[in-house]
Formats: sequence, C-alpha cells, structure tokens
Amino acid sequence: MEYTVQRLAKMAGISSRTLRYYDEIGILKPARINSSGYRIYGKAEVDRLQQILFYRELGVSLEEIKEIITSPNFNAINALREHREKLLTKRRQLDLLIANVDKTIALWEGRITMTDKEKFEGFKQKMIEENEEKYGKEIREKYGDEEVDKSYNKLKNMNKEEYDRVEKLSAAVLDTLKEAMETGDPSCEIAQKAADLHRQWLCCFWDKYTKEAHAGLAQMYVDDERFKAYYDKVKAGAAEFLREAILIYTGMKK
Amino acid sequence: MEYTVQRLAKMAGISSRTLRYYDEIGILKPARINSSGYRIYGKAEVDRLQQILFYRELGVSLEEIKEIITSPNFNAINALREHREKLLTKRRQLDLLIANVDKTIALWEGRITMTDKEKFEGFKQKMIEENEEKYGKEIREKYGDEEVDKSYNKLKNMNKEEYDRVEKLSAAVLDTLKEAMETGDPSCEIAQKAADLHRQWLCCFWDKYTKEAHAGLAQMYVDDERFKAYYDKVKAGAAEFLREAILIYTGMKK
DNA sequence: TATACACCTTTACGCTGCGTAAATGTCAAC
DNA sequence: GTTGACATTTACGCAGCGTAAAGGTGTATA
Repeated sequence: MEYTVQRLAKMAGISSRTLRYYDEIGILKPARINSSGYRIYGKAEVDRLQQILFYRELGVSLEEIKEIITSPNFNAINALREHREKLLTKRRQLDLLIANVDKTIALWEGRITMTDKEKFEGFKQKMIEENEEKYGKEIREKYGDEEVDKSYNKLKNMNKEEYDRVEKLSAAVLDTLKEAMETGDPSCEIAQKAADLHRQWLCCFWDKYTKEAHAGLAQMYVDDERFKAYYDKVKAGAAEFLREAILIYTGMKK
Repeated sequence: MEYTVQRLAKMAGISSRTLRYYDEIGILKPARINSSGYRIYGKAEVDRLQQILFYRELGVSLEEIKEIITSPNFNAINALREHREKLLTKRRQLDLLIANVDKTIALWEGRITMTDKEKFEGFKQKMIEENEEKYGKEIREKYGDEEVDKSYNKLKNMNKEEYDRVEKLSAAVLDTLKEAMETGDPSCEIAQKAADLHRQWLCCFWDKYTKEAHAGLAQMYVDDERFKAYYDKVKAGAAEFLREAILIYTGMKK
C-alpha cells in the first residue's frame, strides 16, 4: 500500500520526473519522506493522482487542476465548463489559421493554374481531387465528412459571376499597374489604386484581410518565379513595383 | 529608408523586443550597426520582415520560417502544405479533448438529472438549450452551424433503445455492487464484475475509454456529494467500495 | 550648458510541463 | 566488496517573447 516514486509512476503510466515535479509545485506531495530521503506515497496520494491525471487528460492546466482539487468544495463541473469554453476559443483560432493557410495555397495554386490558362472549373476540381488524394481518406475517417467538405466550400461556392469579378479585377490590376509604372513612383495615386484593386482581388479569396498577409503575398510575387513572370509580362520590374506599391499601401513603408 | 528598432517595430506593429529576438536567433539581422551600437534596418530587412510576419500569421514556427526564407529556392507552398497537415492534426486532437470534456459534463449532469427522476428527453433538450443560450450564438456566427450541431449529435442520436441499455447497465451496476459488498473485498470477482459493468455503462457516453478517465470518475463519486448519495443508497460506503474496485480494475491499485 | 526625456543597448529571469543529463547516495543480492 | 537498480538534488533546455534592471545616446528646451 506504500509506493516509491518509480513504483507509483509505473503504475500510473507516468515518469518519476513528473511525480517529483508535482511535488515541487505542490500539487501532489508524498505522504512522508523516509530516513533516506525517499518519497513515500500512500493510498490518499494514489487517489489524488487519479484526479490529477483525469483532468490532465482533458487538457486542464496543472495550475487549474490545483485549484480544483485543493479547494474542497470547488465546483468541478463549472471549472470544466470554463475549460470547455477555452478549448472552443482555441479551436476557433485554429480554424481561422487553417482557413487562411488553405486560402493562401489556393491563391497560389490558382494564380499559377490560371496563368497556365487552365479552365477555372477544372482548376477547382483538380485542387479538390488532389487534396482528397493526399490526405482526404485519413481526415474523413477521423474527422468526419462535414469538416472536409467545409474546407472546399469557399472554392466550390464561387460561381461564374464571382469568377468573372475575379477576372475583371485581375485585368484591372494589370492595367492600372501598367499605367502607374509610367510615373515610376510606387507611392503615386495610380499605383496606390493598383494596390487597392489588388486588395479587392485578394478579398475574393480571403475572408479576413490583414495588412501583413497582403504585404507578404506581394513579397512572394517577387520571390516566386512563376508569379514574377505573371506580373512582369506587363513590363519588366512590374512585380517589384507592385510590391513597393503594396508595402506603401499597407503602411509598411513610406 | 533606414529604421531603428523602435521605428521598424512601430511600423510593423510588433515590439522592439521581438526584433532583438529575431536578431538573436538569426532570422532577421539589421543591415548594419551604427557607431553607438544601434541596430539599423534597411529596405531589404523590411521586405524580409514582411515575409516573417506573413508566415507567423499562419502559425508557422520561427524555426520553420527560417528554413523557408533562408534557403533561396525552398518550396514555400509545400512547406505550407506540411504546415496545414500539422494544423489539422492539432485540430483533431483538440476536437477529441472537447468531445471528452463535453461527455464528462453530460455524464455528470446526466447522472444528477436522472437521479432527480427527470425525463431523459427533457434532460437532453435542456442541456442543448442551456448550451445554446450560453455560447451558441457566438459560436454559430464564427464557427458555422454544422460544427455546433455536431457537438450535440452523440446526445441527440441516443435513442430510446440505447437509453434503455444505459438504464439496464445502471441497474446492473447497483445490483452487482450490492452483492459484491457482502464479500467486503473490492478485488473479488463480483466486485470486478461491477467495475466492468460500470465500464460498459461509461462507454455508452465516451467514444474513447481510458483507464485514467474511468478511475478519475470513480474518485469523483466519492468527492461529489450528489454522486456519493446515488451510490450510497445501495449501502453506506458503496461509493468508496466502487472506487476501490475500479482502481483495482484499471490496474491503478493492487 | 545643464537637464530632461525619449530612445537605444545588453543581460537575464519568467512563463508550461516536464525531458534529460550529471553527480552522488542507498538498498539488496551475489 | 562489488555490481546494478534504484533513489536523491541541481539545473539546463524547449518557444517566443514580456518585462525588468542598469546603463549609454540623441536632441530639444529652459
């Protein structure tokens, strides 16, 4: 009925370091310490460890676990509800991240594909199929169909009209960019209009516009040969010019 | 066109500490250092910072960002795809946590409510409504209806038959527990059967059974007066006896 | 010109939850 | 007496900075 660190650790499936750490932060102290300085745990400590591990499995922090189990009449279920809300907040943030990564990839692939004059419908289908092939099965199994389909929604729901708008904006960016380059000044009014058109184009894909994303994408235009080629067909140096205009537009440069 | 730390930081919306840190880890070094030791950043550094912030917004680690932007012909889009997979893995883990927290809450509330002889359907409806009232609106707006509805699925989909099974198991646990207590030994065969029945009952709610969760719940039976009352109606000390049996059943105690 | 004040520098601890040494003591068996 | 499996403590490391502390620099103003 008495356990040393290693014994208790083995039984509970954790490391002895963890038990020492729990002692250190005062969340689980041994029943007593023997003459050699060994930590000796008893029945009550086993029970307490159970609770700790239980909450730990639910992702509750040790600090909160401490509060829950040290105050005798602490409302554990309310603590779990609060914890649930925190987890949901985390998930929403994570979803935003994933959505933005998805859209960045789509944007990239899309521009390249469209540059190659592939059909829009074909492109959408292709993207979805590629995605499916790569990790669709695994995700659908573990995560459910709604989730996966949702990821493609934005893309699928973009109908012909919206596509035409995207195309018009694309053309307008190129036209305005060409005109602006004659002034040679990325901060001039026309260049800023080009940047604004580019933002509008970007917003066809992104739900949430941020300066950082916009400026980051502009930088990529210069770094990625395929993008650079797309814009440079207007005039040599157009990608760099657009980047400068966008950096000024987003307030990242003066 | 030249910036000190503070100026660049303000422009980019980050702290000067961050810029010093980026210098320290070699991800963004200043163009030069002036006679007083001040960091001076130029045009190229602004561009580089853009990229860093762009990837950072997508949740990419600084270490990976370093790899992406320092190797000139690194495939950024593949890096993003890999990153996307990592994010998806994270989300799946998070979903598992949330689902388990939900079920724990449901289990708890459920036992209490059922103890109070409320109707099962009423209980389900009540739980869902309460949830809706508390954080439904916010979540549905930001996260989409499918998500929220999915959370309630397990609960809703539990039909009358399944409910009957739960009730039978509940009764069987109590019966077997009563019988086992006459032996006075939580490790005896009958007591272990009670623990196993309890596990079966638990699995009606939890998708994923773990020893820790089982043992943790058993501990709660002793700590929470309402649970204790439920089991102690069999006989005084029944909650403790069941806990001991479960701790042995889950291998947490000998 | 002295002083105030904003800005710059470096060094270094803190957060979470342990993993992973390193250096050393203890217990049981051979 | 030695081996080997345990125990102990101290302490750095992880990511990405926040937040002092202790000091030098730049410049506008009284």
